[in-house]
Amino acid sequence: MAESMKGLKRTHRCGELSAANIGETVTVMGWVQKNRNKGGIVFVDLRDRSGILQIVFEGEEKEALIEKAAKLRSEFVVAIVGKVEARSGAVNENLATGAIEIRAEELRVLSESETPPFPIEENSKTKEELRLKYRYLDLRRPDLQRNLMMRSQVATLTRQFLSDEGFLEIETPILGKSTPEGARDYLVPSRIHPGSFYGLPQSPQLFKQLLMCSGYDRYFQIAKCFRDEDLRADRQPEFTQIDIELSFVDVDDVIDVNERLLAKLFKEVMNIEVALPIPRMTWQEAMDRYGSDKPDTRFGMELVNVTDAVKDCEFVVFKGAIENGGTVRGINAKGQGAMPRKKIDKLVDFAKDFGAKGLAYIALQEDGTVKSSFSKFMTEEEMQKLIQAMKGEPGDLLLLAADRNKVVWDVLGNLRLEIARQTEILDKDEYKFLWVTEFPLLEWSEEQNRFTAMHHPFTMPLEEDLQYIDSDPGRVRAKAYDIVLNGNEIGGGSVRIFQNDIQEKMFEVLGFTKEQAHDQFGFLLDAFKYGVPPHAGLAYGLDRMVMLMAQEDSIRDVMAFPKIKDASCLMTEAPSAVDDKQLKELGLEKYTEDQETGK
RNA sequence: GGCCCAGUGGCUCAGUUGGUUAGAGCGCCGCCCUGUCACGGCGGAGGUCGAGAGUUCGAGUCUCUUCUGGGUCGCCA
Repeated sequence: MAESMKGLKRTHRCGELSAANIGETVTVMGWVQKNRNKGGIVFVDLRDRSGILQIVFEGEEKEALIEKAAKLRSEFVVAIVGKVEARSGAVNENLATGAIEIRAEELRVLSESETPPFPIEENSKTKEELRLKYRYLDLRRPDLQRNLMMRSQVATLTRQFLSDEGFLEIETPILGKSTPEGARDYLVPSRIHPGSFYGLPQSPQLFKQLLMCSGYDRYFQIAKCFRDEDLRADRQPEFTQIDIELSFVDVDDVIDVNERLLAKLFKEVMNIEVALPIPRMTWQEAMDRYGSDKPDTRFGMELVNVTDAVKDCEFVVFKGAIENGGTVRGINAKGQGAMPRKKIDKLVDFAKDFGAKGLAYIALQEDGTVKSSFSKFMTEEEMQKLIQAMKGEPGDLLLLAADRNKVVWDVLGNLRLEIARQTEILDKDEYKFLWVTEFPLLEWSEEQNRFTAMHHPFTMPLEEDLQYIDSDPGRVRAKAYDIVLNGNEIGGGSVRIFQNDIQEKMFEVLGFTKEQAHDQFGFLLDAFKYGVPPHAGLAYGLDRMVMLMAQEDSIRDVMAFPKIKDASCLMTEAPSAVDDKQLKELGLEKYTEDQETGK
């Protein structure tokens, strides 16, 4: 039944036609969005990725054509030759092409379609499970098409900008060496070396540093990266980075070029002016003011350290926390003083998810009375002092956490966001950028009972902090920076260590023996013996950045073929078992036997 | 691994304190309609309520188990 398109050539996309084309004979091809058969006249909405265009089938001696058009069903692929006309009926204001229509002279059904399992329409209400199983249909929907077109535009502009700035696009291997530091690697068994594995890159980090050693002083790559960790709305096992590295630079140079890149992207893609320079904040300030290393600066509700105000009170929770070296801090949820007890209890539960043992609150009523979970442990003056410290006014809700700093920050930082979400004060059309700088170099891992690199082991310490690296490693700050947008980390990077002695010292602090360091990173350490330029870089999470630009809540909505929560693909059903022959070639048959017998 | 949410015709949902043949809108199929564009009119098909077990005279509705999908904590140098 399918007809050939022989002799036809598409002249326009549907959405490319306008009143300027009136009178032209055009050939359009696409999918049938809707067929409205009025009897003697048939209207067909034709869709392609540019939009929707109305085709009208009507006229003397066109009975056969009209009859053929009447048989069109949703998602049939058709070619239409016809003349562009101004609409003789009403203009459709809701349609970009609503002032015109094509009067069909020829119709070819290039392919028919079964009724799709869900409607192909914008703002789909269909469950994601079904949409992902039929992703090729889901991707026909205008919103996903817009997202992927935007993503393409971001990639193209990035290439243009960086190329103009003298960056070279260089690819690095996907099959690499597994490195146990950091995220879990995806492993690929080697057929030629049975029992050995490649690791898929978590990022091109080491390769781009080697490229600096090789003199390619400005590099970028739009690179696929892989992490075998659990998924989230904004995390996929394979994702894309815009990876950048520069030689002979320090922090300000990296920030400068990246600010201009961001400004260009947001101007050209969204017509948003990013005021430069983007504000900067040290990690310490971010934690103290927002309880987060990626603060959402679209709103205030900043943390207040009230340790001094409560240090003499008898409330054991506060007292105990302070005695154990912790602090008491709070946030003031303006105007939330009337929040019902049930809702406050929910916030307490929420706080407990982030490690709080509890959450103290003071609800200041409009009538001047005070409801508090702990007033009986405080004198009247102590209470007033605390309320003043937090600038509490009638109608406010004060929430307080007392614990180790790390817990207090985490709890209040997340509580602040939760209250912002609940009170709907976040504006999706507002874009607030922030550089967070001077991250700690190291982070104590309770689990591993050692320091681990906060960013990665190749991050340069601040010169003035190097003196503490042995005596007080936790105090050392790094030349590391993140670019934060509306509370999301969209990129991060650092100045790298380029001196072998500092790099060796870093491995030592991280608990690597010389042998381990050389076994895993020997090629880098060797390279550093042969003249290495000072270098620094940054990598963006492209998916996350486009997600924010497209104002989507999930990274899956800006990826063509995403995976679901358990890292599988509902459409292809990957991952899947492979046959014994393949396993045998890889020297893996024993492994599967053990699996089957549950050993 | 933990916690939370959801699972009823193709899609989106409703389904009262467990009670006779499980409803709606959209979609689909047929007929009619020459200006519709959320087209309209008439008629029709289609589900045993994710699966299993249990409680009960009786379960979509209660209990347990399990499967599927989503969110989140841990994890993500």
